[in-house]
Amino acid sequence: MTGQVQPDQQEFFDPGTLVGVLTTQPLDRILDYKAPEGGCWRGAFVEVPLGPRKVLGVVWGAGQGGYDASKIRSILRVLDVAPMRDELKQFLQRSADYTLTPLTAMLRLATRAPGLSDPPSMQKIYRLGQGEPDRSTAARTRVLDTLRDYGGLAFTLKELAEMAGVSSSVVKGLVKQNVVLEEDRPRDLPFARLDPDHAGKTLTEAQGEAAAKLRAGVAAQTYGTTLLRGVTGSGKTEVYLEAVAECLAQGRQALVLLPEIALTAEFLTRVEERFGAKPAEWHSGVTMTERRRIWKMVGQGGAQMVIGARSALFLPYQNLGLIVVDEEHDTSYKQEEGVLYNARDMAVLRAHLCGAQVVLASATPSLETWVNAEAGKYEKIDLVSRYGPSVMPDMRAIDMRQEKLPSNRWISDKLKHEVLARVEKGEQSLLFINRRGYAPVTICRACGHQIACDVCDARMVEHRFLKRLMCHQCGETKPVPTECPNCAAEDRLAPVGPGVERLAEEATALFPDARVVTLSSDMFGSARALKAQIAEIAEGGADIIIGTQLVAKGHNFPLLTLVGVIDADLGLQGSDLRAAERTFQLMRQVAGRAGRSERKGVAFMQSYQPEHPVIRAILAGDEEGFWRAEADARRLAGVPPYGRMAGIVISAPDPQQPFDMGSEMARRNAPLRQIGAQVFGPAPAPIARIRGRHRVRLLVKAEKGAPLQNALAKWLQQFRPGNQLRISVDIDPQSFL
DNA sequence: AGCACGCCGACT
DNA sequence: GTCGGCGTGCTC
Repeated sequence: MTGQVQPDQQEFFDPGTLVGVLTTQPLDRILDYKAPEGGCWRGAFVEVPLGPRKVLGVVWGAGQGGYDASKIRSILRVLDVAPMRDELKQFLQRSADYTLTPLTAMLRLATRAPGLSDPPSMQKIYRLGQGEPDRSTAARTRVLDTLRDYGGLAFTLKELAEMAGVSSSVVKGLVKQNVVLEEDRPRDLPFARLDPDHAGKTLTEAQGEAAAKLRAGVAAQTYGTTLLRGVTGSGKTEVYLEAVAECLAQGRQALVLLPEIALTAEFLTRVEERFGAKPAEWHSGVTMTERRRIWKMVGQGGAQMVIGARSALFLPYQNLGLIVVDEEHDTSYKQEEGVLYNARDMAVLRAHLCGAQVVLASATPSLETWVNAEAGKYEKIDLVSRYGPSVMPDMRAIDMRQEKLPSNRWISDKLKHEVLARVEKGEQSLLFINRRGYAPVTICRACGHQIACDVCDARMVEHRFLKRLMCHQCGETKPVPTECPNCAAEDRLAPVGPGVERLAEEATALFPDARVVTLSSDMFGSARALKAQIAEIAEGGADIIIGTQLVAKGHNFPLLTLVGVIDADLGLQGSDLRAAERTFQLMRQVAGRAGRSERKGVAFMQSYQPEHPVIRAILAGDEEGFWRAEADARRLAGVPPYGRMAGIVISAPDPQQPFDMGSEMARRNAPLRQIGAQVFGPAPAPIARIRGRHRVRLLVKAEKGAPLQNALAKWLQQFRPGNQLRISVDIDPQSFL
């Protein structure tokens, strides 16, 4: 059907000629095979013999030769699916190079659908035939009437029997007499057509202007990226659905990426309202048969629009014209296991390669995106809310230097009183810690000075076993000083920044009559359990919520009127470099809520340096000011987006082995020094142990223009991990502590 | 990834 | 004497 149909620029290989095939097996090279009987096109999905097995592969190009000719086997067959287009081939190659991932692993990402090598699966369907049955019964009449009512449409046995209110044997009886016809139909059907003109929404003037700009970009059928900025309620979705409409009208495919599966259900209904049918839905919760259907239909143009999670980026689109990344700042776009990639960045790359438009939608863009927009690399559209300018919550700093807290407490008296006042009024408070980790940063409680590492600039954390301070970035240690190196106050140095559990303990002790609930995404086995808990809280099932994030994406907490940020300073000095960004985003989310409910929200930020420009910009609710201050801080530190970083995680079951390997790698760093990059570490990784494996991390920092991947590849080549040891590279790591 | 080959410990 | 542990190596 589609297997051999090729755009003319593709190369054809005659039977028996040598071709290079990329398989999904983790052999990091392209294997030579003989083209099958009937030949094959470049890009064809094929089944090849590998050892005793048959595996999936793609004809990547001409064979390289050089392999024992007598051992070269023949491609078994070309699969009956649309061949891989050059654009996807290049996308896989480029993203493999960028993320330093073996190409085979990228191919596996792009073929995550079962049964691709199976013959198209068929199902029996039943339609109206000729004539009348020998004997007419009430049941038989109902079947025939049903089929006539639907004018020639065909149904499965189950559907038809159910609709007619008969058993399946009645239908079978009619089939025997050819009154009803039984036919085979492929199980993988095209998706219902979406109509771009189905129900054009009436847009506000601002929305209309924004939509017109996006439509023009899509109509040009060239690459371009636009930051679409707009607060909750400004109608971003309506606007970018107009871009989708234009894309569909152009006969091209559209992809909308959403950060959370939980958001897809609501979004699906909006798409259906706008276009009259549902798009393809691709994420981990989708059944295997549906995955295969989507994969095949996307490739042959039977799916016009896909909504889904980041992996939908690797589907074999026939003609992709638009990628929307909704809530582009969301951290879940960064894949943190297996192939480590950032879907937002990869979306831009893929759009480049296929001449598509990208829309990055967010109320609170990531700093990377903001900087790109400021620099003119991205277009920028600011969508003002129809309800006027956004309302920030009332924000106040609590100067922790004045609070004189004992070293085992983190909730200041001021915050305590505010929380108590809410509890008495029956309102809710959220106590927020800006990270998941447990290691507390060591700080002087008199002057706010943070003990920094002597080797690099990062702050030091207390290591309980060693009774020393350790740099979380390079692993350097030193003893805990008794007096503050800055203000000479004695015995005021204390670890600051509790874990969630510790904070919950303190809250329970401080507010014995309140209901305290801890929300941390890694504490729940299933997303459903988490969702149920959130719903219960939203209805008033708790007074105080302890959390590491506002777990309430898209969720409304009408009773929540106070947010206490326990450690607003984190991230201001070489810790998690995106912590300030997340604090700011939290503030904006609280703002969205305050605007909607009648009760105005208040946020308190506990800070040891309330005069810091970033903290001041957050307090002032000054968005542009915040981004400028944050951008300045990053530029000064030479970190993303003004510098490049890579994390190298070395893991093994044995605790010492990764550390030794890390030290050796840090020592033999010539390829990195050549491009002016620095290596920090080894230090315990952000998650120091996973499934019994001890993890150690090196951080590599380079200048923005430096050829980081090249240097990393050269550097890593020197080391053979072997037996239990594994080395993984994370370009642009997102989690630091 | 799989699967075979191969070299050392506790069993009928 | 063998069955079987999983370290090492190969697949065009």
